[in-house]
Amino acid sequence: MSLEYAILGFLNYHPYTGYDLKKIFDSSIRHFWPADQSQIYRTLTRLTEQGFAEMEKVPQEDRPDRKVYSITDAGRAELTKWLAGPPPFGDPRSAPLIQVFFAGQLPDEEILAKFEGFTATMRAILAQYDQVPAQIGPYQREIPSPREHFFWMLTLDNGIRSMRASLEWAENVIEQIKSGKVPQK
Amino acid sequence: MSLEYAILGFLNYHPYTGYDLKKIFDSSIRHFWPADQSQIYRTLTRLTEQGFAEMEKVPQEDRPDRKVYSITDAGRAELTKWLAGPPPFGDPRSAPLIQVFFAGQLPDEEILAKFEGFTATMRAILAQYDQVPAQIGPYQREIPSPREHFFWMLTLDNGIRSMRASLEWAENVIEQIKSGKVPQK
DNA sequence: ATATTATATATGTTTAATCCTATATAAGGA
DNA sequence: TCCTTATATAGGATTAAACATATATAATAT
Repeated sequence: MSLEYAILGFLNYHPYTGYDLKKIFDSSIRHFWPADQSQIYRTLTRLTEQGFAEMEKVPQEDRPDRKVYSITDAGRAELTKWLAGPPPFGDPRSAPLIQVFFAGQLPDEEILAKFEGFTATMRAILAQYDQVPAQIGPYQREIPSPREHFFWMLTLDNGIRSMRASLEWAENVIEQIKSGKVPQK
Repeated sequence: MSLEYAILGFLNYHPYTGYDLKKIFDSSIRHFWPADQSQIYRTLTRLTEQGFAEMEKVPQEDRPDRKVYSITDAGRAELTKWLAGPPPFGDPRSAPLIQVFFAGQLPDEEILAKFEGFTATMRAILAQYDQVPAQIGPYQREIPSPREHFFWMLTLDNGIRSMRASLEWAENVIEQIKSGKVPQK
């Protein structure tokens, strides 16, 4: 399970609580691996049971005790094995492509509107991506080293390039529609 | 749920059995929406309960009776509403990008090997995509009209462009690694 | 004065997807 | 002869993810 490795990856920087991790996820890898709060807590429990993480209770007044998780040697070994291992390419499910596949069942004007909806959504996502570097600055509190920052930016670059490619595709489709290249039934 | 709409989309061409649909999925939309046999059968049952499909038993000797499903008017309305509706963009989970995000935790030689693994896998997928049109020919038995074929090819084009963009990204990363642009800790 | 946000964890439920096995027979290949 | 493939459907079990709610208090904003 990928979430396990993502959590181990962060714990390998520094010990964190589930609450910390949720915030870190939301400000970093959410774009390609969002995680639910409950899922993070349950995964931390599982990692501890498997011996890949250890938990230390830090008592607090007023609030629930913090449960700070650290990576173990076994956890580090497991993480390194996975990181160096084969690329975990899986099926990249895309619901929008289902709409495209069956779009011929719509009249031509609606098809055009559909693809214009695609481009609008994609441009909005690209605009968001463009703001990410400004939001996090050259360094971020939790991920401070230039080396880590470099790889973070690589994931962003991948997102931007993929989205641009899809946007160009959709724009090309729009041109084809407008120039009457869509076959009739 | 997207699978429901994919099945309705095919039933809107022609009535099919679950067995037919499994074969059709595997030869067409599997690249962006794979479906398990058991899932297809269960979804057909659900669509029938919801009134979006009807089932007709066709008795056979020697083999289990064929259960042929047809789309209903309500199903057609539901499908059209979804097709014309908002683009169902969701979170595009990518496990390989988790490896990239934490790749700084590996030594530089292993990082290079990792990205070379990425490009090899991507090139293999692209080689597969390139063969799809030859496999299915200009027309295919189940999806025979040029209009449907056109949109099928659009989904393929999207897959090829996205994969090429990611491949170019990975090649660019390899160059950066080789020219010593990866910051040290 | 009231409502929201931040801190912190826990658990119940549901959905979607995957994996696996079962049933039954015919035809074709090793 | 035996094994695999094709035809056809069914359902149990498990996992991953999403959704929802609960507990408890302090600080801040409206």
